[in-house]
Amino acid sequence: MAPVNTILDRKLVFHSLGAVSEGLRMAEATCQQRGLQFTEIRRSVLECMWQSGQPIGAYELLRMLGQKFGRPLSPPTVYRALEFLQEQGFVTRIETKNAFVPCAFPDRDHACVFFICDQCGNSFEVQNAKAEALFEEDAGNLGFRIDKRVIELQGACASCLSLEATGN
Amino acid sequence: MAPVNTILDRKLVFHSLGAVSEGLRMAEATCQQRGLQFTEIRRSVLECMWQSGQPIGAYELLRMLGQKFGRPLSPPTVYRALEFLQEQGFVTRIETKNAFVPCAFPDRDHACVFFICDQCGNSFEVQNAKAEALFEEDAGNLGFRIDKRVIELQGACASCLSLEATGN
DNA sequence: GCACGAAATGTTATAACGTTGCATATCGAA
DNA sequence: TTCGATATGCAACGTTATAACATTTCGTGC
Ligand SMILES: [Zn+2]
Ligand SMILES: [Zn+2]
Ligand SMILES: [Zn+2]
Ligand SMILES: [Zn+2]
Repeated sequence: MAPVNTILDRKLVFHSLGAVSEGLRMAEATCQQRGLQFTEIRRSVLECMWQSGQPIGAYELLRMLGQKFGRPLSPPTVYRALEFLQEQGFVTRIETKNAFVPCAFPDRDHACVFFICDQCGNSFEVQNAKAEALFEEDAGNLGFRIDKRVIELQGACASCLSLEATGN
Repeated sequence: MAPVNTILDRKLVFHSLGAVSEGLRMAEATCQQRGLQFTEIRRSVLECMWQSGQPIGAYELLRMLGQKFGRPLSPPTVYRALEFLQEQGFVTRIETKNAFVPCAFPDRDHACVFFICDQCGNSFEVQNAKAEALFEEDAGNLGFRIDKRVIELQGACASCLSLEATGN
């Protein structure tokens, strides 16, 4: 029990290619379960984001989808898909980059905590239940009701740091 | 000692009018100490922000300063002032609002933690050293070096909640 | 005071991001 | 198949932020 909780509380997920089909399947199943349409566009947007492995902007998605569909799409199309995916918890907006990433734990209610590398652009999602509790405590002292939490930690990732140390 | 640390770690500051002149004086003194120019524009931008009491956008600042100076200013003017004020730690950008607020603790190295009310727009800054330590621990596990921390908690503030409960 | 480099600001244009409003098409259930 | 609800197409516009280059102001040494 203890190790399980530890893993869940402090899980670490790389947005890697291996997770693409898994992420899509999960989203599709959830939509079916909720009676919502997992349309071609919505699927494609989510797929691009899983494949990318880093936060990706709306207009870059627009270009990628234009390629994929063989015709130009317009901004509202992408923004509407992103809105849907965010509402369903499949996608989180990265405020510091005006960009979007798939959520690594769409099945759990949590504060997404992102580590974002300024050099390679990769992002890593973590959960930290203890930190959530601390903020909830602050909120209690303020009489504040928290609806949404944005936690984005920027800096340099392990691989960029090691490159920096060795290769210069 | 213990109570003092407690206060500093979990201090709560309302961006109230009372702090305007204090905030400006402190910024001016710090600039002098660092051999930097606290120019009319920089001062005016910071003053508007302290007076506002809530996150304020660059283009709204632009309009306010246009009024104040009796001539239209251009975006780069305001953005350059904001950049300077951020570099000096006097101002923090609120990523979720594309807006800016004065930092409540410009003299301390810390992660600014903001509670932002969606209804009245007011923001409250807090420090939470324990949460900072937890994220640092996560970073250690990832081999990640944190350079910048963005923590923004959105929801409803105490006064808005009480209004909601009573007056409807 | 004057010369000079550094810092700050002025100015114009444009990039990047996001939304509104309305028309059309598609879906899902009666 | 009809009909309301949902999703998409499309054009225009609004907001936020930056690039590039000219000009002014500041601070220092002469
Ligand atoms: Zn998440
Ligand atoms: Zn990296
Ligand atoms: Zn602060
Ligand atoms: Zn409020």
